[in-house]
Amino acid sequence: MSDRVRDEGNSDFYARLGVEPMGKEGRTHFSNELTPEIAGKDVVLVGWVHILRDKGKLKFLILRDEHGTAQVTISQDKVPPDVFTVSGQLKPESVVAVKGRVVKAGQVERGVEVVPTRIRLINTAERLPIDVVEGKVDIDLETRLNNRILDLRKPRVNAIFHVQHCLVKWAREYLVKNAFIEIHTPKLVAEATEGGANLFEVKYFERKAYLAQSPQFYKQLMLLAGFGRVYEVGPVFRAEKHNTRRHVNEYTSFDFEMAWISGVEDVMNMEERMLEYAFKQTIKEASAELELVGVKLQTPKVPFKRIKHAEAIDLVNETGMHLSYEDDLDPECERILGEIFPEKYGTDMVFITHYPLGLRPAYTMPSLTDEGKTESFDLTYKGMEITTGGQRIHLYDLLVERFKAKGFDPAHFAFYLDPFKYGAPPHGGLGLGVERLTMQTLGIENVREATLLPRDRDRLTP
RNA sequence: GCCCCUGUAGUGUAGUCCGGUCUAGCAUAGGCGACUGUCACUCGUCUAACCCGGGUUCAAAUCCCGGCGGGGGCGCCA
Repeated sequence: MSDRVRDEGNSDFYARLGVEPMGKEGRTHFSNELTPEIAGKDVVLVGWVHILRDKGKLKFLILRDEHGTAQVTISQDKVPPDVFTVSGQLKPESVVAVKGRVVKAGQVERGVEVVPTRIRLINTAERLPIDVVEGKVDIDLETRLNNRILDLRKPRVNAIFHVQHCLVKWAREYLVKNAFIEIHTPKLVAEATEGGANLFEVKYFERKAYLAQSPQFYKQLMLLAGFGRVYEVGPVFRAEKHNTRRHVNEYTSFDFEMAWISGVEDVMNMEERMLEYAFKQTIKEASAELELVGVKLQTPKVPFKRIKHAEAIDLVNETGMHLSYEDDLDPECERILGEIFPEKYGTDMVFITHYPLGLRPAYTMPSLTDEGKTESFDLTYKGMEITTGGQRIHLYDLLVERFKAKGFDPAHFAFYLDPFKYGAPPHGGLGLGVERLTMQTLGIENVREATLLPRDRDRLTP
């Protein structure tokens, strides 16, 4: 077919394929703009055939666009014959442009329906590999992800990413209002930043390079470069062969870093106020999407509860676990704490602070008040870690000492360490997992559902 | 790296333990037909599947062996 199209030029390929170009008669209204107030008006709707309830001489076409659905009612004795004919040929997910009059209709939820004077088929759709209409059969996540583009058309799935957009947008705006500037750091790097997570190796001409596991070093260096407050929202890569509902191999990290802080408390203050603002604005702006997903979102109260790592260990041990103060809080502990926090503190947003030195990266500021601990924190939300942050070491000698203590050769990190010789400001910051924030906010079970196009253990497409 | 589970129509499942009644059931999707107020429309009808290879057996979706595929968990982390 494509060869024929080429060979015969552009004269008439729309007609030959049985479709029409968009033309000049474009959309005048979105589905959600159809209200009883505009009854009597002529409109053009453009979108997909969501459902066609064909009752013979009477057909109900549910048209879906970016903002919802609207009913087009095609009654044989009220529409032109050609409109009636075309309507009978529509398939699920056909693309159509419907011109017609808005008519009040008490039977319809929206209060109005459209009586068409013209229906143009803009594009055809083959039999669907998965249903776009939800609620008929449960589809495995695997199958959904294999057909992710169609899957994302489902209003409920689409709404997840509208909410994500809002959360990020308003968090960003909060930072911008607080004198942060957005930076863009390299994703191709020469060395690991934290040792822990494995790196993806890539060919860099005649050398090896890696995909960045975090913008950590660069955002710190930008403070040393004289930008007082910076943030970046970008991809990070983890070459871990994990296969869990909380992990993917590429995710979006929302990072910020701020100079001239008195201590880690300044970073936590910034984050809690940023999230408070982002939640508040999202609840306002994405109310329709939140309702679609079925989530009644509350703005978390500031200040968030803070407890020390050692206290968290105590709380977990009270439930019968046997952890030492040097142990990390594994997913089971996080789950337990996720149940304890709401009962005990009436909140599901809790900072866990003062992690032991052994559990934190080399650049983390040791604590003066708590021997062997760090000026660091995690933010847990509904029993899952969504942020890691802390005060960073700005003193060159101490930084080198800590790198050595972690078993890193400072010579390999000269590009990072050397600038600290020349007057680095005290600073701190954090990294927030955008998809994890989304999944916890919306009560989603698997982070892949909160990831547009997930990259996991064996998924590289779509 | 370690551990557990699992492959049946486009999709989701029943059947597998205890081989025959499976000519493989159901739902949804799809084709065709009927229906002028549906709203996951309804009704009728048709199409469509046992991951691959080998073995055991009179007989294999079912048992055994090998291969391939899929899902989840742990460690690590956001």
